[in-house]
Amino acid sequence: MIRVLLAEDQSMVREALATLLGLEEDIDVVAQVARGDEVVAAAREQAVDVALLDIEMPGMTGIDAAAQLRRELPGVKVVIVTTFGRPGYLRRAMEQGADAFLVKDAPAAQLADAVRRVLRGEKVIDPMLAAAALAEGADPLTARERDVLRAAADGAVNSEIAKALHLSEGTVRNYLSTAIQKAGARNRSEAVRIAKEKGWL
Amino acid sequence: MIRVLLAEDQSMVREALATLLGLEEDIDVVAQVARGDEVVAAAREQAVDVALLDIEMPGMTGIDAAAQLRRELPGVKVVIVTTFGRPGYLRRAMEQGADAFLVKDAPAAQLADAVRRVLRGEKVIDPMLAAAALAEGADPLTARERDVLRAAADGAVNSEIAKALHLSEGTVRNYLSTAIQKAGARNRSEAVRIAKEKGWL
DNA sequence: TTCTGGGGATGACAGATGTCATACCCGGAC
DNA sequence: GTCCGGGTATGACATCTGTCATCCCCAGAA
Repeated sequence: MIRVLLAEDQSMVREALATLLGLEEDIDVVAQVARGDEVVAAAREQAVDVALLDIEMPGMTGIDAAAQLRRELPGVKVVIVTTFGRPGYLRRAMEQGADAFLVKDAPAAQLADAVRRVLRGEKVIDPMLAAAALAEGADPLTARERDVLRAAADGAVNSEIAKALHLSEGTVRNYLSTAIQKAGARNRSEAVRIAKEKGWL
Repeated sequence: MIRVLLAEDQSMVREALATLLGLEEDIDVVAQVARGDEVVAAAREQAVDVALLDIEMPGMTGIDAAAQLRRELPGVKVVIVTTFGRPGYLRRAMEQGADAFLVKDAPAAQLADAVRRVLRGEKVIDPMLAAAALAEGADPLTARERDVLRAAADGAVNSEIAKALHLSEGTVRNYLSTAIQKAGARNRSEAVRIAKEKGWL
């Protein structure tokens, strides 16, 4: 039996997916968690073979959880299952050592299929998404530009961003300006929207 | 057997929920659609008893689909199942004649339970959410303020909003200013974030 | 060693944004 | 018949934002 961990914050979705996987002859869902920061402990305790991780979760993102798993339990295969097929997410997930990347738009049958394939050592990626990620090129933002843009996304005003990041207000303006240009936007709001769409934040 | 329609755009989630419901002795999922604008036709064709509708769907929102169902097939019970427990969503859903409102955070068992209860004529609403909706009061935005804020959410600049809505630029500034104040925000970005959180957009 | 790129900062400037007062038109409530 | 709120508009004003030039420091690459 393949021992699977399922990390997803929406109970209804998590339990439904667990039921679906549980119907497979060779799969056993031995752990369910609702937070990213509970993944590693549960995976260790239950000696899981494969971890299915959502990206957007409280506590820690699925991508960070994947990185942590890679470090602490390198034998565990990682399948990212996410709502948003953003190229930036895919790129970061694969860099952190994920073995598969599925979007929830895909047919449910792909889930069990991906579990079996990663155990055989395969990488499973939607070809369309892989192409999009390659076509788009890497995230052009520097770490600080990303920090500033993320802070601006909440609607903070320049002086607040400056205080939060221990920068001068002028420096905040400079970073925002370059971020806006790199995103091809006309102001901060649009830059935030574009960056979110591409998975840069 | 209770005949159920399931409308949800993410295949994986939709099929998983359908499987879950299908395991119930008295429930039969006779129709699945991925778009809001296919709900009424499918409901009519399959003579469904209960429609489970996600809110965010391509084609038409689940709330609009609920209103359409109410008009054209008044016998069909409506259960809204959504990711976001935003008070504004709940309020609008109930105004459009929904019989139940569930968030995907809730345990999966509540889904089948809600289906049976709405058929007995009950309304099913999470008590916490109902309290939040009542405590918060109604959406304070006027129709035009909402239009302008929605346009601003995409990152459009004042002159573009003005052109898109056939207004003068000064008027756009006026509406945005009142919307910002009503939201208790300090600028348009924050106003957009708050309005989205509360389900005003 | 020199060059380059990132992090950080300042000052200046133009243009965008947010606020306020004021005004007109309309339809519905009283 | 008057009052009120929503929709629309203008002008004036203070700030905030976005851009640019220019500077310093530091680490790694060539």
